[in-house]
Amino acid sequence: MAATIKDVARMANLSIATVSKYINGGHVIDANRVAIEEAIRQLDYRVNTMARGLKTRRTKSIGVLIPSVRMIFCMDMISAIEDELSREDFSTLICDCQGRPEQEERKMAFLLEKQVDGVIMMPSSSSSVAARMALAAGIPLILVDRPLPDIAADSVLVDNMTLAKAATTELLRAGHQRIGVICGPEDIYTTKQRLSGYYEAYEADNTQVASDCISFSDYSLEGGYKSLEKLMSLTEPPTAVLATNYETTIGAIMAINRAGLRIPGDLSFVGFDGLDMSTLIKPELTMALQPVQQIGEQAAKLLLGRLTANNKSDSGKSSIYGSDADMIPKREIMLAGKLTQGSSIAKMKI
Amino acid sequence: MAATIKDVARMANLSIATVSKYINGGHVIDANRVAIEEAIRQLDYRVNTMARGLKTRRTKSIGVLIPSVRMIFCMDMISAIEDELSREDFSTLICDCQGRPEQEERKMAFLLEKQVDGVIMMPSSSSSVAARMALAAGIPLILVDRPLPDIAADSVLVDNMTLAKAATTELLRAGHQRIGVICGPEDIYTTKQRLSGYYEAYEADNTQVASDCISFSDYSLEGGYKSLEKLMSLTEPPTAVLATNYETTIGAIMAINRAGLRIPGDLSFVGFDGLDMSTLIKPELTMALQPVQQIGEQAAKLLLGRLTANNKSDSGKSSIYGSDADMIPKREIMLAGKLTQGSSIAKMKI
DNA sequence: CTGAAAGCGCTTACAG
DNA sequence: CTGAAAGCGCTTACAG
Repeated sequence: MAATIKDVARMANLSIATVSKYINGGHVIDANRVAIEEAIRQLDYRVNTMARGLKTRRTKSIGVLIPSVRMIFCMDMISAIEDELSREDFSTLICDCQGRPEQEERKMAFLLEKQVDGVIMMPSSSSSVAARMALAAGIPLILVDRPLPDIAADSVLVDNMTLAKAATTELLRAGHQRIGVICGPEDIYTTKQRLSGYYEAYEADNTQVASDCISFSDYSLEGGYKSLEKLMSLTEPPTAVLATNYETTIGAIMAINRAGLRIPGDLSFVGFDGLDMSTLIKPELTMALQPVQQIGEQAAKLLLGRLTANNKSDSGKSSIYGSDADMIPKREIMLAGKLTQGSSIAKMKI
Repeated sequence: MAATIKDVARMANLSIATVSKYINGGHVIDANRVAIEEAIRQLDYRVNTMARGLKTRRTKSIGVLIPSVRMIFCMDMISAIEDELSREDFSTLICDCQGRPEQEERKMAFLLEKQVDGVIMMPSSSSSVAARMALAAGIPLILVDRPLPDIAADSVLVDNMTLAKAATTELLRAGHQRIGVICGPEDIYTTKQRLSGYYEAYEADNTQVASDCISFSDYSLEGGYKSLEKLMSLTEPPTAVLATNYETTIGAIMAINRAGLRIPGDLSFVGFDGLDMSTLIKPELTMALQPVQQIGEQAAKLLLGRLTANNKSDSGKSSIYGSDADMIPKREIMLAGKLTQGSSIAKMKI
């Protein structure tokens, strides 16, 4: 049988109120502190999180809802979120939709059932039903990677447009005109943003976009492989290719190698999100990097901030407008990516 | 303010005991059932998991402790575990050691602090300290992928030896004598097992192992790439290569393509755990597949089984030998892998 | 089948 | 700084 605060109080010859105060960071006189600490040690006492939660109305757990666990981007982000949250003693419940967007509502329902204190969500589609569920439950919601129409929630996004534009511009400057781009699914936010960047670069350069060089994929390794093959089988293949996520970058490189093409001799190439590949691929790739770690960190911090705000408002008088937290304007954090300088881009003779 | 069981009882004109009984699957007369259901619907009532947990002494959450979130094997397994557990309304707390085995104890402490009902653990090293912590806390522990010395816990393992032996035998039968093998870290269980299988195949074939063809890696994409390069730069390179996990398989293929080698013309190849690559790589690879999904499923089921056993013993009289669950003999589930038939192995003329 | 009551292990005003 | 007491929202014998 695990020890309770009662046992500790008895052993320390104090009331449970005093022990509780100590546990929660309050001041007790030194002699008592020592006695409590000793009792806790001897009894191997741990706070019962459920009893505490019943009083505080907090589970100290947060839900993370993502499209799939099989995307490096998601996992790296989650790792950062978990790290940040566990520092504040929050646990992380991860739910993935296993690539099936229609699972999203079911998974959100599960998280709400589990009474998480907040949710960090990377939307699986443009449906905002799941997001609304969180909002209706009255808990803070943070959107990452993709915003949602009509959902007023804090969000952490990457400036994909500028990042893709920079990558494309780099290629255009080297004299490439037909630049293949391996995109994600056509209707997804990041795809649109990255493609916009691609277009903008062309426009700024006063060059005509070769629309047959735009290839959509499912953001998978396989998808990248196939897109690359398709691009290179055009009657007039591109002289450069830009992949737009980690998996398609790997897939494209596999296909490039497979086809016996050399980078940058036969084909210039810009990858995406594959920092760990830099030591591996020769020559070193020029790559567009998202600050994945930072995304997770910021999302966790935003959420923690909302929870603190909620706490404060609870102990104060409640406003007729809802909790104070609701009154903090929604924040949209837009993070900048960066382009590494590799040597995978060949200058074209014009 | 969320509705409580009291509100439901009031609205349904019943006692909370009756409502509680209904909620927990007990029988109530039809008219009352209808009234309760209606009240629950109208109030959007949800059971407060903490109040319930305080009584039942169960959090209905389980911890999963893995070495790193950046291994496809881990993620696929977790996805299966989560799926299985959520069916029984258990939530899954995932902790990864971020590749640093020394984090394992800290993460286990976190899970225990959160009072998970059980832990599924894939050991990060041969240290059994973390495992002992779970045992000391009196909760069921399931080991997956790797056993631990002196830890009597249920485990779910794959028969790696037989699987690697089958793969190597296939290569030997095709007439290959110098078979490169890309292993994981030298001191890890799966590495040892897979390497044993490799040796056994040679022994059964009465062939001398070419020990310079054995290359250890860190099981990463980069590691696979480098191992392949190293093997092919031997004065007498292998004529066939066997990779022993997903990441090294991808890395090796990248290096093979990069070197302009053809499979199986220039090099025969057997991959590991990359079912999703089969449609991608041409020719189709011969691959050694672990039943990843099944591993997760079995682990979850074993754990659920232990929890049920614990439940029963709690309501009965407790044995002087501890709970009944302790008396169920430890189970070791050994799953078989399988070898796919691809066309990535060339027959050697002898 | 139903209900009154105790109690799970905490936190939190409120006195002192 | 410390303690007595109420109460968070449930479940669970125990009567009826």
